[in-house]
Order: sequence, then C-alpha cells, then structure tokens
Amino acid sequence: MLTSSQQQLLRVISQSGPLSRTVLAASMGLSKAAMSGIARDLISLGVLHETETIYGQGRPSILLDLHPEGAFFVGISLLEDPAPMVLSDFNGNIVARQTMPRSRDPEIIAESIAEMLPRLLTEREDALRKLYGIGIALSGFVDEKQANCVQSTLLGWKDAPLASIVRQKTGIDTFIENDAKAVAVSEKLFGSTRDVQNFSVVSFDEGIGCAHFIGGNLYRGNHGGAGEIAHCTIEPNGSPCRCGKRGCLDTVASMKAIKEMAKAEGLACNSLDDLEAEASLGNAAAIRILHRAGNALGLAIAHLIQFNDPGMILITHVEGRFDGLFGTVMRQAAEANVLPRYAGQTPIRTQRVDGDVWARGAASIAAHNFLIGPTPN
Amino acid sequence: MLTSSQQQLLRVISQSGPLSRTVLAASMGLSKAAMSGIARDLISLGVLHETETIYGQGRPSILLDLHPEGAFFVGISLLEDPAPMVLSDFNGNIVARQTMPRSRDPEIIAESIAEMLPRLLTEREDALRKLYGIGIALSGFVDEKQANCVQSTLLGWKDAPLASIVRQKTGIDTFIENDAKAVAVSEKLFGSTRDVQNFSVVSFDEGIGCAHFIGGNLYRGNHGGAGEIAHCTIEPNGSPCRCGKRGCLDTVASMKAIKEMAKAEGLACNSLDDLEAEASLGNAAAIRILHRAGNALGLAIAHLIQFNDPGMILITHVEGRFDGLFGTVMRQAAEANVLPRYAGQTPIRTQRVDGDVWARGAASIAAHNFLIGPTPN
DNA sequence: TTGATTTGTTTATTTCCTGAACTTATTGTC
DNA sequence: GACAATAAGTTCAGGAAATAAACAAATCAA
Repeated sequence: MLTSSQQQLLRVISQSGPLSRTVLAASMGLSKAAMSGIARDLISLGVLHETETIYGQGRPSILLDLHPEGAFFVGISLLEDPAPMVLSDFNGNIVARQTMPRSRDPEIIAESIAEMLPRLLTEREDALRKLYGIGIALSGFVDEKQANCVQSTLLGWKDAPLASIVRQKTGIDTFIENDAKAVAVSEKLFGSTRDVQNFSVVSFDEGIGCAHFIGGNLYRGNHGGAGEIAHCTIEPNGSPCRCGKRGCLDTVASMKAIKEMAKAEGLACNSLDDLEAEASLGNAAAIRILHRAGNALGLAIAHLIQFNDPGMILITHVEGRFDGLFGTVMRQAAEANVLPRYAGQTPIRTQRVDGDVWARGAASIAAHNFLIGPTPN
Repeated sequence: MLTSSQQQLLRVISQSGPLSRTVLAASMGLSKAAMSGIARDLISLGVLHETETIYGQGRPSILLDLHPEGAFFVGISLLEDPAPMVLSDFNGNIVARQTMPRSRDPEIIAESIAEMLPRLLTEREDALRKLYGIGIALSGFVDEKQANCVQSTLLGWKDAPLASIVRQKTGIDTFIENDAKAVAVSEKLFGSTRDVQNFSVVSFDEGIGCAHFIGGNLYRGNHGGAGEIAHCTIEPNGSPCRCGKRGCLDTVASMKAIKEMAKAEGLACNSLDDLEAEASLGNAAAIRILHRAGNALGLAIAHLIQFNDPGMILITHVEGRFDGLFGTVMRQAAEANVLPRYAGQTPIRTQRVDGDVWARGAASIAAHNFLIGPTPN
C-alpha cells in the first residue's frame, strides 16, 4: 500500500506530532531531496497535509501532520453483546457509531459486519473511499499476522481465521487483535504513549489485561500470551482461580474479584467508587479489601518494572477513580517492591477511559497496519 | 563497515546455519541477482565462505557459512580480578587467552588492554588484521549505545565512558555490556538460542542475572535494567536484602544465598553439589533450603513466562548440576505457577558453562556489533 | 544422449536516494 | 527600503542497490 519510507514518515509523525520536512528528513536519516518527494506523494494521497507555518530566521518552515480525514478505519469490539462498531478518523476520533449482534460463528460475524458497514458510513459519505481497514478486538490469543484467533474461551474458538473471512465478505483489509493489546496500540498511536518506545498498558476492568510495547513495537510473545499478568501468582496458596491454579492476580485485584470480596463481606457495593466511599467512612472490611487488591496490583506492577524496565506503566480503567485508597496502596506497593534505586524512576499513570476503549482499540489496529505495517513480533 | 544487506545476510546465517544463495535470497526477500553480489563481496572480504555442496535434482547448491577465521574479537570480563581476556574467532571459539589486572580507573583499564592486546595476539598473527572489535562485560548498567557505563556498584562508576577511552587507546571498535546481557548475546550468536526470536537467559551463579531477547534483539530496558529479576519480591516480608528491600529472589535462590542458608543451618557445604548430596542422604535442613530456593527461582521463572511469553528460558550455571532436588523443585514451581494451559509450552533448558562465560559473552558483544550492528533497544 | 530441473550469474532497467545548485520566503541591519 | 543573512524546500543530474529476464552451469532421470 505505502512504501517503507512513507510508513516511516507517518510513524515518525504519529510519534512526535507535526514536523517540518527538514526536521523529518533529519530524524529519518534521509536527504531533504528525498523527503520532498515522499511528502509530496503522501499529500497528494490525502494522508498528510500542511498545517502551521513556523516563522524564524530564514524561510519559514511548514509543519506536516496526518490529515484527520485522510484515512478512516472501522473498529469492532467482540467483548460485549451487542458488539459496538465505530468509525474512526486518522486522529483516533470516533466519527460514527453503530452496534451489531455478536455471534460465536465467524461467518455470521462477517456477515453482520458487511451488513452494518454501509449504515455506519451513511453519516460520512467521504469515508467510504478512504476506508483503509477494519480492526476487531476480542478476548483471546491472536497470531502474529493478526489474522487468526488461535484460542478464545469467551467465543469458543480455536484457530478461527476471522480476518480473512471478514476481508472476503467486505473487500476491506481486516485485522484482529487481543483486547488488551488493541488498547495498547491505540494508546501508542493516538494516546499518551505516542513518544514512548517501551511501555506496558494495564487495562483494569472486570478482568485485568496487559500488553507491552518494546522498541516501539507491540510485543505479542511467542504464543501471543505476552502481558497475561492476570494469572501470575501473586498470593502463593491464595484463593483458587477459574484458570485452575491459586492466588492469581485476577482473584484479588480485578473489579470482578473486588466486587466478589465485597459481596462476601456483606457490603452492598456495586462499584469501586462505592467501596472507596465505604472505606473513607472507616469501614474495616472495605479498607481490607482495597488494601489487599491494591497491594496485589502494585506488586504485579513492581514485577513488570523489575522484569522489563519499561519507560512507563499506563493503567487504563473504565470504572472508578484511582486517587483513592486503592490507587494509593497500589502505588506504594509498586514503589516498595522495586529496587530502591529504581523507585520513582518509572512513571505509573492512570487514565480513565470511556466505554469505547475496546472499539477504538480495534480501529487503531487497522490504523496501525495502514500507518506502520504489520506488527513484527 | 558492512552494508545493511550484508549484515542481514550474516544475521540470517548466524541464526539458521549454512544456507545456499537461493535459500538466503528467499528468506531475505531479495532476488537471486542481488544475493549473488552480496555473497561475492562478503566472500572476498573473507567473512563468508563456501562449504558443503548439496546434491539434488538440478544444479547442486553450495552452502555459505561464516568463515571461522574471517573475523576475530577480543572479550574482557571485569567481573573477576585479574580480569580474563580472550580472543574469539567467528564461531565463538576461544583461540587465545590472557589475564590483566582489574582497576577501578577506566583509564588504567584501557591502558592494560592496550598493553595486553599484542601479547594476546602473538599466538594468532593473522588475527590482528581481522580484529574487528573489543567487548567488555561488567556488572552494572550500560546505555543503549554500549558505550557508557551508567552505573556500577562493583566498580564504583557513574557515567563512565569506558568504550570510547578503550577505543582511543587501542584504535579498535569497543563496546561494553552488562554481564547477563552479554551472556544472552553469546547464546544468541553462538549458543543454543540462535534460531529463537524471543527468549530469556537466566544466569545462575553467586548472583542471579537475566536478560531478554525480544523480536531477535537484545532488549535493554528503558534504564538498561530489563531482566533484573534478582531483586523482584518473591517472598513478601522475607529476609532483608542488601538492596534495601525484603524478600528479593537474590536472598533466597542465588548461590550466595544458598551457601549462607546452609552455613546458618550449620551445614558444611561449599557448593550446590555438596548440598544436593546432603539432601539425597535425607538431611532435612538441606532439603528445606533446596526446596525454598528452587521454589523461589521457579516462581520467578513462572512470572517471566506469564509476563513475557518467551519461546525459551535458558538457565546458565557455572556451578552444580540442575538435575537434583533444586532443579526439580524449580521446574515444578515454574510449571505450577503459569496458566495451566501454558504449562509445558515454554521449554526451560539448563546449560552448564565454564569459567569463560563472561569473557566469551564480552567477545560476542563485539561480534554482534560487527555482524548485526548496534542493539536497537 | 537428451530433457528436465534447479542453482547461480550476467545484463539492462528501475527505484530510491544523495549532493549540489537553485528558488523561495522570511528576519535583521545599515 | 535595499540588501545581506539565513534557513526551507525544490529541482535535477548522478549513483547505489535492487529487480526481471535471459542465460550459463551442473546435476538427475529416462
């Protein structure tokens, strides 16, 4: 689709924001002459456009940026039923929205997508010509070609070639990805980790997901399982987990676990905020639960830091706030369990996200393939 | 030094072993025509040579392999005093050996190297022309250019530009690297993980080191600290560690810790083998220590697998055997603490290495820079 | 012996990049 | 306000590294 130099240019801009041709040339190790042509081609493709003019000494420089309406992508989340389906522009903004029924049959999913696609695009007629890909987020393991779902408990799949079925039915390039990894990609492309080469995103929700970017690339792992921190043993000989072993992070620190612990303690709490409120009123059980969960998550994050030395840990959460007891204990535990010399060296950011995370993440998978190409690992 | 295509060719051969021009072309995504020229140049450089002829249908193919005497590298280990200094050929074999005094002054180290270099090379006169680099392994953190030692407690350094000092005094390209990372590189280039893209090497000795290869490249981490598993909290509220916190893997599972625990129990054991022998005779204290240490190392390795899903874990050890109680418990703990579905999916290999590991690792750092170029992360 | 088959080389051509000269658009200075 | 200084971006001739296609070489099979 694009040459490797064109993709490199887009990659640099998506990491660093708008840049002039001269700066781009320098940072890509190319001559101004080469840059001139590459930029011209991308501009005439409609993907790039000139924005601000910067005045200094000499001829002013013209910043180049991705054209927000230069490319559109569809993102579908198979985590919910009905499945959200969004249209994203080149900035990751959602410009249209639909839902479709979720099925466990890949063929039916593909048909639903093909059927809903025109309706999604009615609001933005120009997007049809510039629709460069479909991304699908799901709970499960995905191969490195982002084509086959190797295994999904939720959907009951084993080696489901979903991407090629959808591609065939819609005629549009399609890529699938694990939910947590899709969120990490969207943060890298459109979010707060654009310029960070090495980071891990922890998605905190009913379950706990995690994905690593290493060397500027998503790292999927040898079986697609990199980042599966939910089932690391955090409380040896702790409570049994649905995975079969004991003391997994998931049994202590996920929202599901927190709610269950609250219920077991007889607390009428339906959200993290409820529980935080109880704790701040001095409820011992609430405090105990938040401490236990925060400590567990903090220890897991400390391990992440010790093992992988990322430049940032980003925790995305749909529900709740992270500035209460839970978040504080989590941070303290993370600091206390890394090499003291390291403590505080790795920023841990929390970020509240809306219900569109997964669909937006899915769309970013398609955008990533267009902008940068397939993920290498 | 070499073009990127030349480096890519050398990289492929070092990963896959001898290959024909046609196969090389296919696996590098180049035409046979291009390959013809690249191979010719490398052969006339003396780096590559034709080996076996494979007969089949059609014209026989001629395998190309690295010429063992095509390039030589010097490796120095600053982990011991006196510091070992070896000359390695292109296969990672040590062809000459010396020692030099270790100093805490980079200038003096550089002078010692410059002084000892001719003596190291007397045994192999041809190596001088083909000496393409010096590698130095040390205990500490190294920047991604492999030029500066950011921090070393053992040597008392902070931002020591050792590589450039040595380069200046010897006139030879010099690179430094952390000890565990150097061992991982030598395993990737010359050892048993050549064809594995994602793996972690755990070096088990007085201390415990670890380094990751991800996507075929050494991953150094954002502060050079990736792989520092020795100080991950493995026994919350465990024994105090010299690092300042408690329950680090290093306080339970390193040879240093094992020996100290044995001493504290009044056992006269000076090696792992001694302790294993005691345990096999039914000594309860010895069994307890080996269980505790094995469990701790196994849990840490399980975390490695859960977090990073590597294709292999390679444990290198100078001392002892890994087929006794310690190794068995370690393997059991590793299996028991990963997702049951994953159990057994990640090979855990142990490999006994000799006292040259660190110096050989150091030499491989120089070889890596010549063969493949600088490490990207 | 002849044809099939496959490896590896040669040659003309294409693609992508560079270097150097040039054009353009501005600021600063006399 | 003219003109130098400065820096951005373009143009164009030329070169490096790739390709495609034809060809030469070395074997097996009938």
